Amino acid sequence: MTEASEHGGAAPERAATNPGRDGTAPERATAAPGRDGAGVRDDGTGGRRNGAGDPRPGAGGPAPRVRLVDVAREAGLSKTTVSAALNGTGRLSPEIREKARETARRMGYRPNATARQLRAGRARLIGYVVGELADTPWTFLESPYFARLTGATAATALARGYAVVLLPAGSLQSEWAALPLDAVVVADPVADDRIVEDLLAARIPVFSDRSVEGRPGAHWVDVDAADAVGQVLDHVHAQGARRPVLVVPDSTTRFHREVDAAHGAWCAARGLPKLTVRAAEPGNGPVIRAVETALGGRPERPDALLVVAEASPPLVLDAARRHGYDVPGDLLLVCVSEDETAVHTQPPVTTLSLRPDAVAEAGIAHLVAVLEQGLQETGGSLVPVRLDVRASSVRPG
Amino acid sequence: MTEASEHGGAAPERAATNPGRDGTAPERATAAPGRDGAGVRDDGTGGRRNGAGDPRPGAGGPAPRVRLVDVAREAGLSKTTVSAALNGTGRLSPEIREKARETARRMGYRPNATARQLRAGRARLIGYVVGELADTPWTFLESPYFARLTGATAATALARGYAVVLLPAGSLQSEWAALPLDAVVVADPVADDRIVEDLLAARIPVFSDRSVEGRPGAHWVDVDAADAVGQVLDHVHAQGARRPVLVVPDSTTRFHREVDAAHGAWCAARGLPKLTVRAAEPGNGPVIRAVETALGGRPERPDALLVVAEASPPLVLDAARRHGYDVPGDLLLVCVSEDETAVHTQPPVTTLSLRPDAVAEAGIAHLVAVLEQGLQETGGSLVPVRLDVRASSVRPG
DNA sequence: TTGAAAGCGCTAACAC
DNA sequence: GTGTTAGCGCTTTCAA
Repeated sequence: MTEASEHGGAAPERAATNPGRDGTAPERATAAPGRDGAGVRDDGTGGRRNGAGDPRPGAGGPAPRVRLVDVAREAGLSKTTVSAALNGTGRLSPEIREKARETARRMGYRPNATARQLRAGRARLIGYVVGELADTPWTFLESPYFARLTGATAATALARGYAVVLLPAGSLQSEWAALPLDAVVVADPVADDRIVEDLLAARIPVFSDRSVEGRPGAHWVDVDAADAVGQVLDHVHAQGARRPVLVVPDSTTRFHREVDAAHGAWCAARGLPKLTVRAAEPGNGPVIRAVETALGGRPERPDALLVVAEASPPLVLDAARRHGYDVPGDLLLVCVSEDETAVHTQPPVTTLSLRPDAVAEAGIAHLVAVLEQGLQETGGSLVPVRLDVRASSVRPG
Repeated sequence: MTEASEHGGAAPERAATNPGRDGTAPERATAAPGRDGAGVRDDGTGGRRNGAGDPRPGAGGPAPRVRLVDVAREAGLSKTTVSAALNGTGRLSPEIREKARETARRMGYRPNATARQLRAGRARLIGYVVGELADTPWTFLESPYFARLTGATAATALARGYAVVLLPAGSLQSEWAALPLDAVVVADPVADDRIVEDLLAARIPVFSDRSVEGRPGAHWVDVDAADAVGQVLDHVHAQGARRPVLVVPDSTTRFHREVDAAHGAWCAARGLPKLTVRAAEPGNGPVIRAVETALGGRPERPDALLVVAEASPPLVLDAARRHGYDVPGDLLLVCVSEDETAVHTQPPVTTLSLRPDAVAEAGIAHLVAVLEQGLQETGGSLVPVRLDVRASSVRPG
């Protein structure tokens, strides 16, 4: 009965110091009804149903968790000593340290993460939101790009000691206010999404793409869209294409606006026609329809098709065939995609990877620097893309 | 100076009660150096760099967060009153309540989630692990089934007030021990994965598929594999198929073992040959190769192909065509898949959905019941599948 | 109706 | 080298 509930109830006027030596302390710590003294005590919410010394087999509910103080009592040591022993801090004799560890192991002690977090002032928790398609939340995971970005973000963060929680697109304060988030990653925010504003207003650091540039507290990593367009167009141009057509979703995403601008600049610089077909929205259906528009019914047929939208490479290839094209004989094909099926088609499809893994790594590295080194400037970085050339874009012969 | 640091330092022997009326309390609460009294105090880790009444503009680091006590002081009320006002608890006069709320709003107060969690004894945090493919963690998100399952789990949980954190497959205790997890969802655990044992040993409730059945603390929801096989085989049988061949990954997953058993039973009952081809592992490459094995070089060609493995429907369709089949003329095709591309092929591919959304909903509902109503029995439930019949499996004419 | 204080479980500063 | 205790920010009981 050295430690428990010495502060609890009984004599409010009693001196609060040196409780262990206070001979008048009521002797109820280990007696029934458990640690719950007769005096000042919470209801069950915050309190413990059952004292460690009072298993009370009949009483429902799971056995209470072993706390640091339980280990200390069992080992005949103080909380401090046990804490130091388990955390490897402080200067303790090896025997004491081993004894504390052994007792903890034997009792199945696991530190309370929440208490540690409160103590540390941080929860090492990062929110992760995809802002796109707020009306159909969660579908983003079905896009290979976002699937990889999500996985890479979680993996990289965890390697740095941060856990990632998934948040729904277009979520209100109420959704995440109850979470102790150290920061939030907002992938591909749409222009009118409130979430970035809400987070910044709540003083939560935001990591996103370049569209948040300039706002205090917002940091960014982005894909180099101009580099992407340049690499793709240069590649098919080198293969002899003179009428490349781009299929781009008609979205407000920053990336696609930059793609459009870079495309225009590239065509102007070479005196080639700027051929673009816009898909009404992302998704296989609209993009495939746009592909068919791009390939069919033109006086002059295109000689290269560049799909800058998530679409299934085999579906694009089939569409081209239905329109009478031989790939790569009549038509060079490049898809901006992370979709692994591109490798398995015949011919395999050339893809441009937006490097979600690299984006995630750069983003988390930046985030950790901000959170841990107190890095202030809201700078950002541009991640290069990678072109994986396969048979679909290499002119035969 | 009513509240702050009354316990701190000064006179250890002094009575701890009625501090507000203790005229001898040191007058330093609002004076420099902030709330940091001269007495007992932590270092910066747990402490606050800057007192609320001491902005100290030059001092680096972000402004300290507004705490409940800051609002209380500003409004001239007690912590209790402000807390009750903001939470809508207690019996307060409307004016006081409004005043507290107004002050909190004006000061930008946001409650500290970690402190609330500590108080509440739960963090409302659920871990989410996919056990499959421990050697290549995170790739699961690229499978449409797991992508949907993950999204649906996060969405359903959040609707119930729980957040979901992503955990890597095959993770050690060290990865999640620092997180205050109320429970963990383990999707598709492999037989030899340690994680379920570790979690149960740590007394964290586990929600998984039926393979955890019977272990105390483990709860399950599963797909009805027999129903799945029955629906698919009955369907193609009704369309006239007499030599259906199944492509199944050679995995240790419970689902696939059950599929195999149900397939055998179905064939035996009808006196039809049990034709199975095993893919060496999951993934488009191996599965497509297995499909080609199934379709090519047999004396008698199959008249239906049932792909019970995540594979891209357009790729499967292309493989059938390369082997000279007309779908659905010579070959009925059904894929077990959540892949949306099945709708966009020509002909569209019949799919069997394993209903990840329904699995997630059932799982989270069960989980919430266990966590909140203290439901004890480690029961489970079986989720039915859904066959979406499209042209690829309907015999023409 | 309002407020004081206990205490959730942990860490670390400080006293011994 | 070990122990005592304050306190992270919050909720809630109990007293006034």
